Amino acid sequence: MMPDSQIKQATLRDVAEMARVSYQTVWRVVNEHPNVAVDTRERVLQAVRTLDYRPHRAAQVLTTGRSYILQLVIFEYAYGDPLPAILHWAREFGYTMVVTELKDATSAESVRTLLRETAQMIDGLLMVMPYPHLSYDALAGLCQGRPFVVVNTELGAKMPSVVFDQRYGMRLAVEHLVALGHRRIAEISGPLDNCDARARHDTWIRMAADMAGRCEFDPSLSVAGDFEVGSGYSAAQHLLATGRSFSAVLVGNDLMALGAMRAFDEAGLRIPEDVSIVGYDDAALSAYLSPPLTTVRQEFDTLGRESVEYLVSLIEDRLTPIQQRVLYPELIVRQSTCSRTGEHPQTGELGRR
Amino acid sequence: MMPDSQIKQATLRDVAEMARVSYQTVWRVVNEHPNVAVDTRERVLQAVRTLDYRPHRAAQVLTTGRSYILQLVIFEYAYGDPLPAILHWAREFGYTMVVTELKDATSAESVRTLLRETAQMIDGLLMVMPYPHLSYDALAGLCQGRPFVVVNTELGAKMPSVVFDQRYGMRLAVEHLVALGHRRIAEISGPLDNCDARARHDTWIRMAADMAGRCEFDPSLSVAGDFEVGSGYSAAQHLLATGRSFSAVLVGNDLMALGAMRAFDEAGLRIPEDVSIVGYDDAALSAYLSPPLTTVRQEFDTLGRESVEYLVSLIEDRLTPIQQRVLYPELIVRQSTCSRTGEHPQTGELGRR
DNA sequence: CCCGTGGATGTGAACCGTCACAATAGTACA
DNA sequence: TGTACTATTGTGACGGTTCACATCCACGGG
Repeated sequence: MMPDSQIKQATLRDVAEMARVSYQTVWRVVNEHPNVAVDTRERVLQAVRTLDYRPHRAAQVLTTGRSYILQLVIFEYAYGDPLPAILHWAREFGYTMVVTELKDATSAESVRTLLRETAQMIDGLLMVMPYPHLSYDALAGLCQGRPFVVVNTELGAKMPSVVFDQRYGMRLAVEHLVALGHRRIAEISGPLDNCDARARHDTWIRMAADMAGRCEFDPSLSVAGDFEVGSGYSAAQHLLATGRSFSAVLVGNDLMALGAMRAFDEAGLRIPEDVSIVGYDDAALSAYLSPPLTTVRQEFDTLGRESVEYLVSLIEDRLTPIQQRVLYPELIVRQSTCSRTGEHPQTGELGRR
Repeated sequence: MMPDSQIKQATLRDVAEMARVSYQTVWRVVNEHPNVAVDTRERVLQAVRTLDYRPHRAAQVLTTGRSYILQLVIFEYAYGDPLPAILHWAREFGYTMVVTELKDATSAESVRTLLRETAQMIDGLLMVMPYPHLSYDALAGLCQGRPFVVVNTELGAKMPSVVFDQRYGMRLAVEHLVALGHRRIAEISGPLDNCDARARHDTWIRMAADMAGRCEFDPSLSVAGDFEVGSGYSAAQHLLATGRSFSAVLVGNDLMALGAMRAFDEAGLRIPEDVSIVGYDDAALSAYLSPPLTTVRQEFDTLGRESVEYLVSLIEDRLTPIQQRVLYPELIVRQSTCSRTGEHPQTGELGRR
């Protein structure tokens, strides 16, 4: 059994009674308004302490319309990455965070359902929705005019958003491989309806076209995974099964890179001598893989801070313009990439079933 | 600029006016009470739809005292693991979740601060606090009599809680290694003020004592990490630096196991031939390490479901008894462990700096 | 002595649902 | 025709905070 089931919270009026003043005076003291006599203030504060008075948030929300609660909407993939940073910065800015997961981010209906539940309670929304199926107006409608910031959407999208420049990140990765002499480069991308994955994929194709001769894009050496370890593993196996040769792989994130490394390892290929691998994200574990993974770092802490900061400024100051804040990733070179020596046994000979 | 800044939400009274009935009738329709004439009901529902009426949650909280919001308090370590499951099940049970991180879980003061902010808004708390410094009464006091469930605390703790039996899990791991013939077993534990880490560590010591002769506990081969990859790496290096021989390592979680594997790899030791490794958790990536990691699986989805289910039953039905629900982990044997052949080069010869 | 000024404090209404109770209409049955 | 009862609908107060406004008092200047 629970003990003394509900402890009755003291109210403004309770404190007023105890301090022998009106509730308004108590309110003034609590909200630090001027024009309260020092001895009255003391008496009130005393009462506040003994009764352990705290303003009732729900009542405050009801009258002021402000809850200091934000809602984070995340799509299942995007999990671990930006969440800790967002949580941390929300707290730092004085907000608490409701976290909701969205199963089907592509349908406006599921978003609507999600918002129904909490809508009147929250001051603004942060949406990690890498599936840009909803226009600004659609989102604004769903959010009932509440401020929102989209995290990780298309570069150039006309909405309040904070994004990494995926084209830039991919360029770093490709240039790195090309500089090492790699020509036949395979790709294990994320799901192509994910805008990040798409942007990187498209960038890779465009770069290959632009650098014709120095490297090439082979459609049969481009597989899409789902950002999970297992899909990296099977994608790598699939690449090997094609029998086509490649000396390096661009992988959509570090988790899939880990899976791919395992597959190559099982196939007897050495990394980086036989296959160079570039990951994406720079997860905590990437520095400790064997070999440590060359990857494109996305600074999720910055992403979290920028997103929250932007959202809060939209909430508190209506003058903030709609804009897209762009962050730039960084290439972290470790030991999973090396120059293509050409004399090593390459995939294509070994990889044949 | 944000567009038409705030969209005015329709209230019960607005709907009533439109449907030409009293707000009470609207309320009855919305809350599906009987005794409303069919045509009235239709008229009201029509008005509800055209005005897109939704009850104001804050007002509901104010009058009913129920918010259908739960608060999750997590200590930084315990991150990724139980969170997705808890989120999912909370939603499943009709609750939304406020997620708050706690920097210093050992001080009652920091908990109090955290709760102040949201206290009157939430129906109950879920605390992932593997630092059992607070008694049931202390916690109940902090929670102001609101129901709470502790996730991952000490086995046998007298509070509403859901835990894995860490002793059982560790026993599985140790028995596995002993059955494979390992005698000198090293340990990379989690931080020993963490009750999970502590329970496993203590179990290991007790088992070694009980099985005297068949395996042994060597204090200098027991290092505490912090559950992060990097600490597994340096702990493994430390083990090697002792110059003492060991043929297997019990690691506090899979992430540290990954770090340790890297360290052994760098030192030229093969896994499992030279060192067998047992992890803990069965993280998503563990099956894809090279070699795939033998580990003790904790079913976090079950943990999440049980925790939320328990909390909800405490909230909705005051008769639920205070109890501890115990879940049992499971040994997953993969390829990072093998029988000790004795003829292989063991650590101690190779490991010397 | 009166008025203006400003500090100190109090009153009433509003926010939006909820709930206990009141009121009205309508039917059934004696 | 009246009573009992039900189905349907309405009224009033309340929850705890906020805010605009009202009141009271004292003090200084004229």
